[in-house]
Amino acid sequence: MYIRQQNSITPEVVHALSPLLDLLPMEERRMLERSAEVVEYKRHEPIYNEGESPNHLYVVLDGAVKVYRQGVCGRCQIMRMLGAGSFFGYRASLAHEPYVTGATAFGPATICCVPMNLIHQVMAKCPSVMKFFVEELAKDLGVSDKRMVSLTQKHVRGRIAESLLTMREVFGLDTEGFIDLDLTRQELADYSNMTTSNAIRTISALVSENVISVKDKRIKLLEDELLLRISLMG
Amino acid sequence: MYIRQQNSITPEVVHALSPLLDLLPMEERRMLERSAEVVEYKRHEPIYNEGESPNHLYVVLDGAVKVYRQGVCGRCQIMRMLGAGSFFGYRASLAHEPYVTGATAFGPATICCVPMNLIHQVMAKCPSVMKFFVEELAKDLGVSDKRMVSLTQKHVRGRIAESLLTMREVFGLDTEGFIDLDLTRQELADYSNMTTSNAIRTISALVSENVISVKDKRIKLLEDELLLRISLMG
DNA sequence: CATAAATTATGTTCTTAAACATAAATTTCC
DNA sequence: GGAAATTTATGTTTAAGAACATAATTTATG
Repeated sequence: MYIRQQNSITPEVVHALSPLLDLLPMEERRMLERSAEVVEYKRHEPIYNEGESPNHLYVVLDGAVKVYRQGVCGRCQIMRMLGAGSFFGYRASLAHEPYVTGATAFGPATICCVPMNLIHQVMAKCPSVMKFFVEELAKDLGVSDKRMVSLTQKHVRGRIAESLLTMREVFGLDTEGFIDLDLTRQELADYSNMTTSNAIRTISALVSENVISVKDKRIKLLEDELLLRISLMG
Repeated sequence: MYIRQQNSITPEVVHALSPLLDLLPMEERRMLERSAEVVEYKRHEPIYNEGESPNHLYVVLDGAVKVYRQGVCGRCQIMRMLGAGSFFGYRASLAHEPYVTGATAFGPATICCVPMNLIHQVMAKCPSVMKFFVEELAKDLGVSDKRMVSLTQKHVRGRIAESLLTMREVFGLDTEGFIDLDLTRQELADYSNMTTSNAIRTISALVSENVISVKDKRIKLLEDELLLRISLMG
């Protein structure tokens, strides 16, 4: 973790924060811009940990982030994957409770941090900011409800298919048409609630069936509708 | 479903709505009280359905409510159980999307309904009301994150134990010390992500081990710490 | 009240996915 | 550069829980 010392507020930062900044009157806007920090995280570096007390709102500027929870016997469940532009880490603070999840950089990532006490402050002043968080939380809860049923009811194949479609949605494609994210089979397993072997096997099978293709740590989706069908069937 | 025609706003209604009403200036308070309706639902009667567009905020006045989602092949997953005083049905409206869940009365239930457009209106006027929903949503999302891992990682026994402890938390005890809720094994199964047979078998086992006892459709928890240990172990 | 439907109970079989094992290939890092 | 660790790959065994079957009991309903 390396905190950029100066010139934190580049145009990119302003752009990433714009969903919030655009809602603020000039004074608050300046305040928020001044206290925003940009931090570089290395691959697998934790951003915050389960049980800690939440002090920051985070925004992904570049790279990818996973939010996960340690379950039975330390088994990791990746709850969400976040790409550039995503806000995270604020829920626990808004609920006035410690983090129930941890967050880690997938690969090298650039993250913008804003102190939560400042967020609480501007929320109190600007109803539109509060509304922003109401909508974020309400949407996330809907996604969570759907995901709960997917993870508990779908079979391994269906869960992998759903994960792949979600990942493409979140991270988009690179220049060669692969999902723009490097992840290991283990991480795919942790996201899809299965063992690493099952993730490996299922990916291998889908490759040999020409439903997807793999190159290095990247995956390309070849048969969209088929994947969707696999995902829906369970 | 029977809408109480007059004298809707009894002291009980005011009390149930007080977490909201107490945040309002007199004018808005009167407005909300005037448009609140009290509805009686019969056992298993739907309150709202998956896919519908959300128009009301609901508050449980008396009885119990289940919020569920149809999954693969129509299999039902009960997402939440709600007792007296709980607010529900507002999330989808706040996210500007159709319901992803449905809600049904467990037994005969008295529910207070408030039009969501009115809620949006008072939210715009009273930041404290918005804050109320921010906190509700943020807490629910934390609960949801924890539950996700429980449902996916714990074994049948652990899931039943957790369900029982949660149900006691939510519904409390009747005069004889039983959890104050009548539910079928099927509903317990739908809540705990398992087949009905497995719920029946597990409950039978726990009864014969004197960890719980059963009378009619009610359950009493006899060995708290043991249940907690079973729940945590998975 | 009587019949139908739902619920509880329990036994048996079968399938999915976990657990375990081993090895090759790749990556990390001193 | 080379040892250690991680990741990918694949085969085998095992166990948890679903699926199926049957029946007794309770509850709902015309």
